[in-house]
Amino acid sequence: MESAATSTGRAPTVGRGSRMRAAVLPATLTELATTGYAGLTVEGVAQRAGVHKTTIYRNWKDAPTLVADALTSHFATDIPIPDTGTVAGDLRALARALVASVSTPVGRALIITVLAEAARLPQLADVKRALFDDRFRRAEPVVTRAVERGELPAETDPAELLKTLAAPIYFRLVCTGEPVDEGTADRAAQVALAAARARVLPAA
Amino acid sequence: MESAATSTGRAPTVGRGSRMRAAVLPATLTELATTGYAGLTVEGVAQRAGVHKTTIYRNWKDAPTLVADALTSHFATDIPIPDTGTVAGDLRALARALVASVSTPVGRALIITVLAEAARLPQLADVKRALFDDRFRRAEPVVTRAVERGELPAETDPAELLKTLAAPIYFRLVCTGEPVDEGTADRAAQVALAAARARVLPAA
DNA sequence: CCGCATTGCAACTTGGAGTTGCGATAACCT
DNA sequence: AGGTTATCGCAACTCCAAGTTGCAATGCGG
Repeated sequence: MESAATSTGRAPTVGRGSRMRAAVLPATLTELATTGYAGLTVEGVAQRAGVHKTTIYRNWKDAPTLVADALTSHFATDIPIPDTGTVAGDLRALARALVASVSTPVGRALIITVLAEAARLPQLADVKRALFDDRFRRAEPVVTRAVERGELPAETDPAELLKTLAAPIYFRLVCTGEPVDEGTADRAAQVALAAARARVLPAA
Repeated sequence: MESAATSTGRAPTVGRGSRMRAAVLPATLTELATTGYAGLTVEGVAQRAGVHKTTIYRNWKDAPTLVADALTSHFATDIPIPDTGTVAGDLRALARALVASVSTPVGRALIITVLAEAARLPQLADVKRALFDDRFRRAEPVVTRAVERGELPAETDPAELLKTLAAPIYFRLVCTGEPVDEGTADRAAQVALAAARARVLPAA
């Protein structure tokens, strides 16, 4: 029993199941981006994927698990970590990459789905946590390098600086709903840099 | 024909309907704060309010409209606008008041509900927009006074500064899920102030 | 090319949303 | 106070999507 891996199990890379996944997960993302999570239907995903509803329920515990799996596969390719030689350049590149990832209609819809539904779907809360944890962990060298170069105060808290960088972008995305563009990114970078230099982002 | 006001109509302040509203709206907020929007049931709200399900459907178009109405009534008492004499003091007071409003379990649950469900419920999107528009509009004098006193550069954009102030708080609330306390508020105030003084928050 | 796991399919249960008709009742007006 | 009218309680109903189950068909791996 329990022959197939549901949700958390690693995906098979060969055989019939892999083709099934290769059809269902993109179909799920497309449905998410078009109808939104509210309008998403397992039936609809199945039809778009050219697969039967039952097959989906046999491979994923339920709809939230399916959506979490699809989103995880989408966020697998994360934003690149820059190394331009200066903090200003690195922070600007980071912010611009973040903005770019939420500037396409699909990318924007998917991140908003994660943030919105994480409040009630534990599976998406896990996706969200993994997403931010991973990004902050990977981006940390940008700050430590800057400190080593003497561009930033030694007591600067990397995580705090990165949060200050990301916060305005997500704030516009989630709270005010304003358009997010490169100007937003560049301003966020300048604000974060000014804050760090003013020594208001010290490690605890 | 259309005798009663549904949803957007102003609430009657006397008669049977007012007692009904006075029972249903708080019951809705309680249900929201305990079971969350996902687990919220019109049936459940009706029972908690000691009212019949049909009555709710006769007074509100549907569940989202009911929730929007309840949330609007909750956010009616907004955060106070300080006037301490200095920008530093005003910004700190603003940030602390904002933090306080999301520090109670109920307040936190309700604002998260608004932000999360606004992505798919137009009624809550309206609540969200009204909430932020109103707050930024009311808080603007804090910045204009600071500019008049010469504490901030004349080209400082009030809205931009206030967004910079609020962003880190909402970012923690929505994205990282970290606890939000007075330290968060004070740091947000310092960051916003440093940014304004570094002249990176100019009006367009 | 054969056995077994996986898929397709249809029919089913469950549960909440929202609706309707009717009898009961409380509010308002004279 | 008394009659009119709007509102509420109640029960029964439709609708729709979630998730389940038994069985037949089919494609994959050895």
